Amino acid sequence: MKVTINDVAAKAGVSIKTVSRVINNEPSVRPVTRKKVMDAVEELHYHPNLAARNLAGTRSYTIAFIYDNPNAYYVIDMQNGILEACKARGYELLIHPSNSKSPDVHKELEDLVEHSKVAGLVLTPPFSETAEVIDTVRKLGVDYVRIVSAEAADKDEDNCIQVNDSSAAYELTRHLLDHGHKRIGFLCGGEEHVSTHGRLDGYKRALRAAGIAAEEGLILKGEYSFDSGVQGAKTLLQSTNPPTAIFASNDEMAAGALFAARLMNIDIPGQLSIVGFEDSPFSRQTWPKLTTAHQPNNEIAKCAAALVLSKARSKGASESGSASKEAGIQRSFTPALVQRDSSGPAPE
Amino acid sequence: MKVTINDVAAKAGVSIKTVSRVINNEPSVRPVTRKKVMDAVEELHYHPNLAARNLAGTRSYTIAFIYDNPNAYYVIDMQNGILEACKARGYELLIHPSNSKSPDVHKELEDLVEHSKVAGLVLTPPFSETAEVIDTVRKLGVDYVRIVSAEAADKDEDNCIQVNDSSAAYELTRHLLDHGHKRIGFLCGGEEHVSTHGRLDGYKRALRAAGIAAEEGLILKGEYSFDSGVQGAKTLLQSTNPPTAIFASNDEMAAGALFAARLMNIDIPGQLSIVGFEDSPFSRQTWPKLTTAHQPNNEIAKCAAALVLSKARSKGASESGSASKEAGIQRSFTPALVQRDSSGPAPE
DNA sequence: CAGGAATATGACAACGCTGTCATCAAAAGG
DNA sequence: CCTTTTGATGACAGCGTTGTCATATTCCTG
Repeated sequence: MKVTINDVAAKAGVSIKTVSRVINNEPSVRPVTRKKVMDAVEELHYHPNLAARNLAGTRSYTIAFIYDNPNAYYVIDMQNGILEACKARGYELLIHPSNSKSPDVHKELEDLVEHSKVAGLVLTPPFSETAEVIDTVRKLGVDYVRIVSAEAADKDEDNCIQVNDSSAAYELTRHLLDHGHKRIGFLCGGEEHVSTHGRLDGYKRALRAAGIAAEEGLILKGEYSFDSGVQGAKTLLQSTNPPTAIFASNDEMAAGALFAARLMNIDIPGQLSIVGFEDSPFSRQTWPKLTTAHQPNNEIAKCAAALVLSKARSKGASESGSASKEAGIQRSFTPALVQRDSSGPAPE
Repeated sequence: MKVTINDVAAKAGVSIKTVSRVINNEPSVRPVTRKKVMDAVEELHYHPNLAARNLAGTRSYTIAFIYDNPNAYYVIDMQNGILEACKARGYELLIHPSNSKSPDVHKELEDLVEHSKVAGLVLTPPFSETAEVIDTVRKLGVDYVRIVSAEAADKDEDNCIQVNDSSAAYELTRHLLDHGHKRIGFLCGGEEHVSTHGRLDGYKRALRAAGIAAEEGLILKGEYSFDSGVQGAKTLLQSTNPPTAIFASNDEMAAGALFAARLMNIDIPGQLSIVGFEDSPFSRQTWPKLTTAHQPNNEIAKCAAALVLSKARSKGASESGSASKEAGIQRSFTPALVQRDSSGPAPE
């Protein structure tokens, strides 16, 4: 019923060791032999048994996905991307939700690596941006990839998949400027997120490039939540000289801003333009639908996973040179403008 | 470094087989011996190696979570609940997102069971409510638990965790009736979901119990989406004799309804009450916040997982009697009313 | 208190794979 | 053409558990 390496070996007329060599891409196998084995594998629909591999080998066929994020859409997208990458390479995924503020994180990570014997870690914010966490991971000597805002990659590019918040925010701001907006309000996300700073930076740069001075009164602190968006927009719109456009740091805040504007009977986008960030399903659940920047979380995660896996595999195998610069894996992403209905020309 | 069963055996002064017996709760171990072993396990912080167990034993220590649901919050909640249950019992979780409409589901399930050797399946809607899928699963002879609307459990209660949509909807409707509403609109979710029918049923029963005839014109077909909520509410509110309250079949629709009402300058809850269903984060991202029914997805999932695990374990072990009626696992849940700000007394 | 039935425990062979090391064949060198 | 080197292949021993079956111990019963 269940086909094992023995069956393949028998069918191919070689020893099980040779089959093992072939499926692990080890050198020293003649092309003819390799072909014979591959054919047998194909015919029998052979899949190596993960448990046996984990047990026998020194390397592991499991990676872990660590997250602590209230945004379920984000997590699911990431997870699916990682899952795809794992499936494609015959790896297993260990899902590990955790609390980044808990003092146990370090012990948890240690357990994960020592006891569960994982080959690599995919870290998302806030873990990926927490120096202590990264330190712990490094000390453990396990492969890892951090998904981070480009600003946070400092000196660790080899282990990072970067999201260029600043550039995307620049583009989004340009979009508003191009539509004639001169006074653009900016609602910041939480201070603790690196992305918050990147997005603000992009906004400021775009303004500067357009020869417009950033006005402190138009930049409001906040956090990545609906309520924060509502409050921020209210403050902005009730000021003596309100902006004609609002850049909310994520879609959820933008939805809040939209809501606040509606309450004040302000027409969107007629009297006020609003843009969000991320292109979460959220941005399609508002009315009008949000103009935003599309962050391809699924793709990002897929690359992150592919990267850890390539690290793990190169280490396990022939230690052949600089596999760290694995080709074909995109390392940097810039969310692109998605123009929908919440933004338009400045009034008058 | 890594502590194995041998270390425990040595420390306890018994054979590894005896240690195995203890950790697997097998009979025929003297209490004294059992204690000795337990102590050693404790002291050494021994955890059995999953890979070895999977390889050696006939039973498996992995269960799978199958889902196909656009609602990320739902999935994450479920997943976390299952994960907790697994961790508590030393099981592993295989995450399997899938497309319920794809013709490959059956093959996928087969693969999962045959090749990945999973011990059990946790099925959520729509899988849990699709006769063909359940058939396939049954034929495969693998343990499973379906999370379903109570109406869909027919004759399979042993393998179901039921969510009592009808009762919850009844309560929600009662809430509106108690506030003096006599004309209550109802926005249905998608026909294909069993929950849609349960919720409608609860609504109708409550009306009947209050001696109010259900008016066909107040019941609108739709689907579980924001847009559908917007459309439904518009239709209802623009009719010649609009209702004073709207029961939306889930929070997303309720958010849409809220939005539509706002557009029409209708005060919530002053002129119109709106209730949702599920208590997703969504219901707190609207303004005013939604009155809804709290569906404890995390808890539900935890119970579902606990149930499959108890099935799998009883089967593997001494086959001792009716473990199917495992005690202590809640089998039925009725979402409870959560009163927030979108509902109030009927106008006048 | 012998004799047999339970009960408790251990020795040892799997499980399916990888790692190590030995062997064998082909290519290279003199 | 023989020796050396290198490449290709296989035999075999684990990895940490569980399952099977044999053995040792305890408990009854007459």
